[in-house]
Amino acid sequence: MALTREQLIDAAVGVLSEFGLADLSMRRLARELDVQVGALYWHVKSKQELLVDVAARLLDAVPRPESPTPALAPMAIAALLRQLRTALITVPDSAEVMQLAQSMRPESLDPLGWILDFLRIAGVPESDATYARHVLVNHLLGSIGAHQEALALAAGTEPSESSSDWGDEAFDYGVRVILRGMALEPIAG
Amino acid sequence: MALTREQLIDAAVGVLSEFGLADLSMRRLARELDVQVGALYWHVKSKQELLVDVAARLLDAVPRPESPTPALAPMAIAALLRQLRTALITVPDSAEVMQLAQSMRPESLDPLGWILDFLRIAGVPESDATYARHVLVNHLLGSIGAHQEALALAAGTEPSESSSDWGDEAFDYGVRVILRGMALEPIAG
DNA sequence: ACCTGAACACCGTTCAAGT
DNA sequence: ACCTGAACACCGTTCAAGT
Repeated sequence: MALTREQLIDAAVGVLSEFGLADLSMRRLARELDVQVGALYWHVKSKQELLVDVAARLLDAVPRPESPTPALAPMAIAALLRQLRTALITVPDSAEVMQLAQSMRPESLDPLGWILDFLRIAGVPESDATYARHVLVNHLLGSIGAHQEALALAAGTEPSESSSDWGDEAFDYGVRVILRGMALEPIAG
Repeated sequence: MALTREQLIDAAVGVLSEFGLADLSMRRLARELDVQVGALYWHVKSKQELLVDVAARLLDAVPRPESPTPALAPMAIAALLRQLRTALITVPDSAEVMQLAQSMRPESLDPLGWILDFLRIAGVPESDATYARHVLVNHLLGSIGAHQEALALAAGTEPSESSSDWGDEAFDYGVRVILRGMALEPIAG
């Protein structure tokens, strides 16, 4: 039975999740799927295009939240960011993949657009909203990247378990700071 | 006359600045320096190690500022971030290289440590200071990365000149938001 | 429509051997 | 001390030709 694009994306997500971006090569995917390398290029135009689809797939785990009221919007933003972090934090190099996708085809990453929607609902002036979204997304991807690179280095050393909560705390601190700086105070801590 | 490590770093900075990370290969550097590839590995342990030195070299353009008074510290932080941005924004893929260096050998990036110093001077509680530094550095590198990827894509399209000021404005907005969120108000806008 | 086989033009790293 | 020559084990992409 013929290979499908979906199977190719699945395989790519699998290799990324288990082994990271360095091991995610077209040749390896071909081996995994029992086809020749060239076959993959009938289903995707390039490796980059495949990675954009991988990024979108990673965010499928995040369901669209109900539209919040203005008063609840700051909390909804914080909650959405937490969910995005949870979806990405366990996948090695996910921050890098997301960055690529965001620059190549941002419209394929719906959940990042919801942040913009919620900022508007919260009352952030239209002129600031896109900037504000960038600050939040930079923080999201930056923290994930730093956390994962720390893990990667720690893998060489002894596995000092404490590395997981450090990232959580740092991430939440940043979200609180940024929202406060926009004069958006989440109601619940 | 023998090749030196400094010459190797210089050549790497040159290729990065002119052609970007994708063209920065050990083999290309060897060609540029008129030696065989293997020769490079007498001067550096790996390409990664070389990139860490490249990152440090990029920050050499940023001089250590005078230690500010507490009242002036927020402004000093904002000024330092602007200088860092200026040093990196013209070098393609500099954000990626900095991220690597930061995870592999953060102590080689002195200017990023100064941010922490100034945050303490400004009165940020010791428990928050490292988190705060991360938020600012994530914003710095995130904005640079986004700006450069936008440029790289625009290179394929028509060169719509307006892309340069967009990044500036977005960056400054983010810095203001973050400092405000930490209750640090810069005195001058 | 979907895939194979084979090629093209590359990579980073290692290492015996040379000077 | 510093470098060459050559190899090892890879890459992404293209494309005529097959079914």
